[in-house]
Amino acid sequence: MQRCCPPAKVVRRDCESAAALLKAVADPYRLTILATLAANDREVCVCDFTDALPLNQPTVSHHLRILREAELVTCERRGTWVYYQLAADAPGRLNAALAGIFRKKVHA
Amino acid sequence: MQRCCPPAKVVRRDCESAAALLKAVADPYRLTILATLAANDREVCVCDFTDALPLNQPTVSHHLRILREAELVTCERRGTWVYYQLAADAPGRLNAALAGIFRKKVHA
DNA sequence: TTTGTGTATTGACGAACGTCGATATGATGT
DNA sequence: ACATCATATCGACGTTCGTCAATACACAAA
Repeated sequence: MQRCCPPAKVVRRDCESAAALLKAVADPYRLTILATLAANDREVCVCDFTDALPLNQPTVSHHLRILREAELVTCERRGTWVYYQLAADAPGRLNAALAGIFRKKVHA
Repeated sequence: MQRCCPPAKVVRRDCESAAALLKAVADPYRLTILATLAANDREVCVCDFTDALPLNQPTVSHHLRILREAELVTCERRGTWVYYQLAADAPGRLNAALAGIFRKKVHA
């Protein structure tokens, strides 16, 4: 029986951080939040999300926390309200994560 | 007490499919597989993955299935071996999913 | 200080996920 | 036919995830 093929070199790149970043956005409601922040192009009050999304307030807060910990959004409290904003480099970091995966090998 | 802000319009776009696509790639080993397919720029035998990844064969097969069902890779059996290839539109579909989220609203 | 309002955190629950051993499938060689 | 090898599927297990009720926290107004 012949060998299957010239053996391919499996990439040994660090995909952990890219996977973590992508996991943070791999949820429909978190994508909705990000899209809202991008579409409005300004900070958005948490109450707008709790009003519009079919989720209870703690769940909205949970999704916002995940985006915050991934540093895809920033937030600022003013009085009773908290305003979320898209991190300036959020689209760039996500694009870079994908680009890092799909870039073809630079042959020596 | 004043209102928090001019109410922001929460995006009502369909984020389900984008989230499903992103979820398919939000795993370090699946990213490694995709990066390997991209770097080699040709089909890769399953055995190369089972050899190189610190996973048992059924687990590798499981990850390949998820990528296959997301139509990010295609596969072809030749004899005993099965060869996986990056779907031509895989990077494009992922970039488009992100772009769909971050595009600013086109104001009427 | 007390009362009320908006947001965050905690704890619990079911569902989905990643992993693996066992087994099935599909193809090759004897 | 039978044995062998590569890959896929199945079933079970522990872990992580999304969700919510209850509660805590932060701030504002009275």
